[in-house]
Amino acid sequence: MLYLAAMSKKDLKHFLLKGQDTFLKHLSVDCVIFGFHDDQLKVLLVKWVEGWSIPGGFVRKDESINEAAKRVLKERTGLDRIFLKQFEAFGETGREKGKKGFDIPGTWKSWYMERFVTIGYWALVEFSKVTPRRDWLSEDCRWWDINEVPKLIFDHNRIVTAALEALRHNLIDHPVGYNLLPEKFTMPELQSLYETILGIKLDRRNFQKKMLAMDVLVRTNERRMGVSHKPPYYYRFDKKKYERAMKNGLMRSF
Amino acid sequence: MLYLAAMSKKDLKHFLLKGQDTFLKHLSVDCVIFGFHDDQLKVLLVKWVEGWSIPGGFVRKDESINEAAKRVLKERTGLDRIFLKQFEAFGETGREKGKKGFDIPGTWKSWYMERFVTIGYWALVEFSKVTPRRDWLSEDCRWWDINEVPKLIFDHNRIVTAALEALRHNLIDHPVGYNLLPEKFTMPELQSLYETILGIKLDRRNFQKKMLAMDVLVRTNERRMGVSHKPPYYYRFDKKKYERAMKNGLMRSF
DNA sequence: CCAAAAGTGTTGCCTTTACACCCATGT
DNA sequence: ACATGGGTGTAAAGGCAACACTTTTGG
Repeated sequence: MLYLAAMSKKDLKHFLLKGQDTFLKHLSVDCVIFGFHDDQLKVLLVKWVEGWSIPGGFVRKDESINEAAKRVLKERTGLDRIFLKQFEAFGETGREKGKKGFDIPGTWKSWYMERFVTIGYWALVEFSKVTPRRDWLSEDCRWWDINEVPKLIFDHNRIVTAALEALRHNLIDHPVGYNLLPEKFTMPELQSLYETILGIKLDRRNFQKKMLAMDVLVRTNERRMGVSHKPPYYYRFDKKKYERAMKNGLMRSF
Repeated sequence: MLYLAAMSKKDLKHFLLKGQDTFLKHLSVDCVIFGFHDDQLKVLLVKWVEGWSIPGGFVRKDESINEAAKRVLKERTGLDRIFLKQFEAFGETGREKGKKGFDIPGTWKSWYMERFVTIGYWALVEFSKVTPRRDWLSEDCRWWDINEVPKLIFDHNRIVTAALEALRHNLIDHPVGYNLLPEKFTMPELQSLYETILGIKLDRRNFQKKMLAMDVLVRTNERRMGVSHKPPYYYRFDKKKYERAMKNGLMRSF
């Protein structure tokens, strides 16, 4: 919700009073950023004085909403070219319950204090490549296990839930993993990712068959050694085939 | 895009100059309203001086975006309680190419002339229950065959395409028809609806089995008479079961 | 040699598809 | 009677789930 990254304190007042010259009023973007680590699905959250929230920002007058979302992601994760998908706009009237202003004279009727409709995005990022970035205004920025997300400000808990829902639905007919896993990964790792997102256990052997049938994976000759059992092969995604599958989906019955 | 229904000419200037006191700036809702008639999928379009568009409107400061969309639908179709679903927000910077102001002094820098992000909805309505309503500003309002939609203003052609896509996708795991067909309908009619939306032919017998397996239909004792062949039964939706199926979806593999 | 877990294959069920046969109506 | 299109059934095919067996490592 807040576009306040990399802003100096003296700029804040200007932002509150003049922000509507730069940004579209009443409109924000919020990103539910998913990562995968230690067999756990994670979301990146930011802490403000008011509490934890999902990272978000405002839409500049000269950028599209998608560009705004990309910018927010870049600011928070340092990552470019990540997988990003719009999933829902949230526009209830009372959605920002508890919103607080800043203790700066003349700013209590700032554009920032007005009602906002936010456009929700979910993003998939490679956990290890991200260094969560707080800024001077936010107190903290870190990963949270999806099952341990705290009470968030406004309607952000609902947004996270809806994003997870959207991600799961996407998973049904689109391959997932390109953006969540390192370049090389083993089949058990990929399976763990799927199980974590879907929240169910899958059969090891059938999973492998289904994945290979999707025709988006390439098996390398390398294997993960150092484990006291038969070493698994490393796989990587075939970018071309992966993207084709992402586009077309894997349409089912009818 | 335009919330100008039922507005008198002298109100127009006030709307252009003071509309931002009532509505959220930069934000609109647009509805792709689908109907079904003569074995054809139809969309409701509105004609302005600038050309044809999908019906839309602005968001009042005291209403949610969903309420705004419902209001627009009510204004255009007279219908309440219709099936309405948000599917995508459109926020490219140049999306309103060709937007024209009104020939009223002092209104050329109206809030209305600024950039808008629009939230797209699709709706299903029962064709026969709708009386398309034009107002004094719009020149016309009528149904168009989905395959014969003319060049629309702004990016509305893209919005229609995306809406159809969303409707088709929805069709895959949700029953459709409750809002598109009259209360009683025959199986061939329902099939025709599905074929029209999906744009493919389906096997008559397998379609019937699949539909009945969904467990949302009830067969009545009545049959459509007056045709020179075996008369088909009338069916109706079981509201409770239908809504359960809509909610849960008919989740598939994994 | 054993435990652990990965790779590969097979079986059977269940869903989907393709198609045949009969039925009821208007002309 | 016949043309037309609806209602019902059934057999083949294909996809998916359940499960067995083999393989390869570290200890």
